[in-house]
This record gives sequence, structure tokens and C-alpha cells, in this order.
Amino acid sequence: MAEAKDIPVMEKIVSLCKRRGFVFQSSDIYGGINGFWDYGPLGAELKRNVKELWWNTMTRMREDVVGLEATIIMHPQIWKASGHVDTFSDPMSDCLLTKKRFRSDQVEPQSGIAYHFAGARDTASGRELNEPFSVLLPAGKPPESARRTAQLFYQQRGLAQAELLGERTEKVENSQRYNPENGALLTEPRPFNLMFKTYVGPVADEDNVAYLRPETAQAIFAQFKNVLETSRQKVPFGIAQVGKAFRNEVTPRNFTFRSREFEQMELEFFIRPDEAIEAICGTVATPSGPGHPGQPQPQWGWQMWHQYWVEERIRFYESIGLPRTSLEEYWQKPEELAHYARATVDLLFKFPFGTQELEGIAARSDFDLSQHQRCSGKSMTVFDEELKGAWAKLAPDTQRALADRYAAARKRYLEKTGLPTEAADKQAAEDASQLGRGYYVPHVIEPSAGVDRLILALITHAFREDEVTDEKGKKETRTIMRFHPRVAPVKIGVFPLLKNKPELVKRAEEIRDLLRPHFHVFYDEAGSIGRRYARQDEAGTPFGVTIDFDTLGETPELRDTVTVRHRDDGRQERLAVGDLLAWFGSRLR
RNA sequence: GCGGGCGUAGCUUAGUGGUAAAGCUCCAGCCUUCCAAGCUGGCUAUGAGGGUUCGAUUCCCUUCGCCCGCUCCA
Repeated sequence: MAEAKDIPVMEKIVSLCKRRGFVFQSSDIYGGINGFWDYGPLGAELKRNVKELWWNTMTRMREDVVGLEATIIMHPQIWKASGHVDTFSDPMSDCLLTKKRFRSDQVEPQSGIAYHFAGARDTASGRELNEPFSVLLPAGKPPESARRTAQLFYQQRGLAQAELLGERTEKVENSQRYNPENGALLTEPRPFNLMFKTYVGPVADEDNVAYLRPETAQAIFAQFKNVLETSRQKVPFGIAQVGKAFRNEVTPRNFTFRSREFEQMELEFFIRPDEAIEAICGTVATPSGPGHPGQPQPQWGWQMWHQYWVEERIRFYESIGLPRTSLEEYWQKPEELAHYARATVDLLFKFPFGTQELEGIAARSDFDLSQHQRCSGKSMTVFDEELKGAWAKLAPDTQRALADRYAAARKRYLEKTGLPTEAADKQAAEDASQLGRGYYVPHVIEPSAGVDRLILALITHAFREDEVTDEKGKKETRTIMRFHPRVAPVKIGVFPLLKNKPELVKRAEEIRDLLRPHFHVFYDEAGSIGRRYARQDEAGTPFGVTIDFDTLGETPELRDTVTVRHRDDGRQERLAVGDLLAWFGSRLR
């Protein structure tokens, strides 16, 4: 939980984000819109850098991952298959008396006598209220009890001396409309849909309903076969995607942390089922302890792959300036796991408002592809030539043992979909015999990260305030955003020492133009040099280049050298202009 | 969605039923030989809508947004 002293820190960060152009409230001039945020000039650069680094790390720097960019609106059946339509829309009801909220379909059914009231009159003021209210009493309870509850209800609405009007009774069986705790009427069930709904085509009717995707992952599953067939990849391999997702969050909170429109960076990494690995390699490697397991190996089972991706992701965060110590690894307990997940690790970051999830790395078995196979009727199996060959050479006992294990796992999935035991048995046996011929539905490891959360983590982690006392003894606070150079929105500030010396300005512009094609530079000639340094510190610019009279040759041996200033400690060093590109290149990439 | 708090310039704050104030920031000019120097000038605000009133930033209502708690959290 957030501690009181931390709240002002968050406020300072929000304020800085606006002042410096990292994050603005969406639709600000119209009063804003809850749960939506825009990135300003610095924020946009920061976010671009982060997404690009993720993309390069996950796809271009690897042999075994390819990319995808899918649409935000997809066939509504996808969300049926994924389970989002069902799990994202719970009907909710509130107790009219206590405001307590219930899942409408999970209210314990009540039977008894319902006392309906049409309204009430305040005997003191004569004011009348025509708001109906009802109380359900178990059979045999005295009616007075219902009237007292109703009076409480009308008192809450400002009638001090409520005289009940229009009382009538009704026998009720197994109703979910009343609060089991006090008998008070609940509000009408209201659907609580976390998915944004829209309509495709000009006619806004139920046949044309579609949803803005609540996660990017499903597109990867839906396009699995197309990618497999065109990318010349084979299992194990991954498909990565970066893109917007939308959730109609109940309570957007904590600045950009929980937004209604947000961006995800997701990888679905497809692997062989353990039974296939055992058939091919004779064994399945499992983790021998914590830490990075090293280069992927053919005998790795899902647990190895899972741990591998957890460690890979932590390495990524380290590479952009979030040290391991700023993160927390949380292994979800069995009872917390989603029904399809075998294991999930949350990578948490210590935000000022609490330790919160940045990324989840889930081992999702073959659930997702199986769901789409079932719902679309299209096969999601891959053919694994190596498996087919290896299987044929196995002893019959081994074949049977592996097939049985595989069948048991398939059966567990099939029964969860509601298939009767007999049918599930039959289908599972069929799936197991397919395995022996080299066919299976791949399992998947899913590292899924929130871009905007990561941006917020980088901003809060970079934020530092220093108390500085100047020569006059005046105290002031200086803010430094200590971004890792790789993610910093602006890489280099370029400054002529003085603005009113044209020869300095001219040389500074030349150096700016020298660096500009390679790095994001910001040229500034306004105000004192110290002020310009301070401005760049607040933007998180890691390096400053200052052009002075020595650059022009005032001291002959320093001709064509510049001051390079380091953001975090103010350290300065003298570098030759000709060395700048290489020097920065080695520090910014 | 419920309850509480808050909403004055880009930021931080002042103030009043009767001309809306300041510091910082920002912009322009002058000046300035390395860490928010100085001088001059300038832009910019009562979240939105309605009501009461001769007159509302101030009082009332509604609404939007932010913060805290509850609820929710695939």
C-alpha cells in the first residue's frame, strides 16, 4: 500500500510530466476523459524508444521470433473463444440500503414474503417521495421488521419521519433480487462489460457487434497458422506484437498505470508439449535451480522455457535501466492461477503508490490454440517431422506411457470445455494417436508487458530531486530524470556557450547538424549555460555538448574540441569534435 | 458505481458577493567565457453548464476531472 509520504512524490511526478511534456491528460481542453492519457513530445520519444528496444530485443536480435501487427477490431468469435466475452461481463447489483455490491448471478436465492412499498411521506415536513422499495422476509418473520428496513431506506433519502405508503405483499420463491444479509432490494442487474463494444458497418444492431481488443495476444493465436506457414519457422518459435488494447476499467487509477486505452508488448512463444520432447530427446529438462538457464536446448520442457523467458525479460529491464533490485518476482500460487495457466510469474515494480505488476509471464499450456481450434473448426496442430521419426523408434511401452500422459492432459482440457466424459475420452485418445503421427497443438509461454506501465516505471525510477545551495546560500530543488541513455527521449543537448557571439552559434549549429542524423539532439541557446544544463537534466538528456571559444581555437591545442557534460554528476570532459559520433555511439546504443 | 476531499496562469500558491495577486516557468530583447546570475518587456487562469443576484471566482444545483477509501481487477 502507498505510504502517506509517497503520495507527494507521485504528485510531483505527475506535475513534472505535464510541465515538461511527458504526459498530458487526454482531451484536456474539454475537461479530460477518465482513464485516457496522451504522451507529449518527450513522452512520445521515450515510448518509441522503449517499444523499439523491445521489438529489436524480441524479434530482430533472435532467430526464433517473428512479428505481427494485427487489427484492433477482430471477429467477435475470437473473444468468445478466448473466454473474454464470458469473463469480462458480469451482471452486477448493488444493495439499495447498504450499497454493497453483488455479482447478480451469485446472490444466494431467497424465498419468503416480499413487502413492496410505493413510497413514503415525511410526517414532519409533509414531503412525499414516490420511490418504490421492497424488502424480502423469510416466511414467519413479523412484518414490522420489513417496515423498519424500509424506513431506514427512506430516511437515507431525507425523510426523517418516514411514513410508508402503498404497502403490499407478495410470495417470492428463489429470488436473487434481494440482499441475503438484510432482505433489502437490489438494483436491477447491470451488465458490467470490461470490453469496449462497437458496431461494424452502418447499422448499429446486435448482429454487427464487435469489440476493441482487450489484449493483443489473441490475434497471435488467430493468425498462428498463417504465420507458421509463411515465416519458415517451426516449433519452438515465437510471434511478437506491440499494440493498443482497450479495457473499460472500473476504476482507472494511479496516473497512467491503469488506463482504459493502453499498449501492450506481447510474445507468444510456442513450444512442444513435454510428451513430444520426451519422445524426441528421451528426457525432459527441468530447472535445476533459479537463474537464467542459458541458451535454449531441444530437451527443454515448458518449465525450462518459462524460467528462460522470466530471466530474459528481467535482463531486458536491466538493459533499459530498471535494476533487478527495483523489480520483484512473484510466482502466483496455484489457487491464484487462471484455470488454463500452469504457472505465472508477475514481474512487479515498486511504484510510489505500491508494488504493482509490469509484466506477467504465463505458461498457458495448449489452451489458447485448442480453444480456437474448437471454436473455429480449423486445425491448430503442427506437424513435427522429428517427432514422427522419433516416435516410430520408441519401445511400445514408452509409446503407450507417453500417449497416456498426453491423453490425460487433453482430457482435462476437453472436460473443462464442458464435453461429457465419454466424448472427452474418445477425443483425447484420438489426439494422443495424432501425437504418435507427429501432430500436436503447440503449448505456449506468454510474456506480456504493459508499455505504459513500463514508461511510468521508468519515469518514477528516473525521478530524482537534489537540494542545491548556491553561493548566496539560497536553497533550491533541482530535478534530474536519470533515464538510461538508451531510453532517454533526447540524447544530446547542444549549446553555444554564449548566444550573442555569432561564431559560437555558427559552430554549435554545425555540430548539431553533425550529430542530428544519428541521435535525437536538442539545440538550445537561450539563457545562461547553467540554466540550459538544468533544463536538459529535467528532460533526462544524458549528455550535453558545449561549444566555447576553445572550440574556435582560443587555446590552439584545444581547437575543435568541445565540453561533454554528464547529466547525473555534472562531470565534464573535453572531446574532439571528430570523435563525438563514435563516442556517443558507444554510449547510446 | 458508492463515500470523502479537491479544482484560480504551464507549475506552485494567494484572495474576494463589486477592477483577480504573486513566485517560478515560458517567450522576446539586452547582457552573460561552463551549472536555474542580472535588467527590461510580454503571453497566460477562476474546469464546464445552469440557477440566485444589479453584479458570482466566491452562494446553490448539475456535470466533468484529479486524489483517497470501498467495489472491481480477465
